[in-house]
Amino acid sequence: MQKEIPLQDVQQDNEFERYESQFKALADKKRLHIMNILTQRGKTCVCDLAPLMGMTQSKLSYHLKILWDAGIIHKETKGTNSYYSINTKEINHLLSHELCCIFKPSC
Amino acid sequence: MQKEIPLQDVQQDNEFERYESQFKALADKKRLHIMNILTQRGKTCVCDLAPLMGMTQSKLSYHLKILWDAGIIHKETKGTNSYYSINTKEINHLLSHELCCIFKPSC
DNA sequence: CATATTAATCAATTTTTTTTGATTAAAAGA
DNA sequence: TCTTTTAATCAAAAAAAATTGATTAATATG
Repeated sequence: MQKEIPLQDVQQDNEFERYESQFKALADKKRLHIMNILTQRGKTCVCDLAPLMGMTQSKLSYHLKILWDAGIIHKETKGTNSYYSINTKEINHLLSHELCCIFKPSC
Repeated sequence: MQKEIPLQDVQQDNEFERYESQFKALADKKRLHIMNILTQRGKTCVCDLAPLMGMTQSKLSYHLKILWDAGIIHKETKGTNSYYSINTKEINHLLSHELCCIFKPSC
């Protein structure tokens, strides 16, 4: 027989899982640096980001995917280029106003 | 000869390192759960936390150390007991108001 | 159509983090 | 003093995340 798990606990578990993936995305110096560059430059092409970060394309794609999967950056593809930018709504929901100048545009 | 690194970059690097360790501390479902319990119960003894978390003492100590090293919880020892609580100041500095009900006391 | 450009993905390796069970240290109580 | 309680630490093993270089897929360009 299946053990009863209260609905509230399941919901909280899902909530924690989402925050876990978002904090995990931010829990890396390189990714914080990417966020900082996107904040300052706005929508930026991978091809421009790679030399700015001093990273190989493969490594950069890996880290961008983690940020994107967590929903804290946007992605837009035009031709063969991909452009990434901060998801301000999600960042506002997550981070304090004090962190705005590092991770949010327009402040 | 030593390569010149602009002071501003070094400062930003240190800042990123601090945020990295704080986000890393929050980037785990079990630790988010600990934070949530501390938020609801206030100052709590390890001996009470272990059964609430369903965790062995050793494992719990490991996770508490990560939160404490990141400066987001306080620690107080009385006799053989250790009590932990949320560092509200740091959490306020880090997280949005929306996250208050999960990770900040008194809301 | 053939070639070049851009970025995502893959598999193998390396590095980091987490878990586990045992040991240690400090304080409290008999 | 001897024993018990509590929590931190340690070393070994397991699990997860990051790095690397190569391959693939899609689009653009000559």
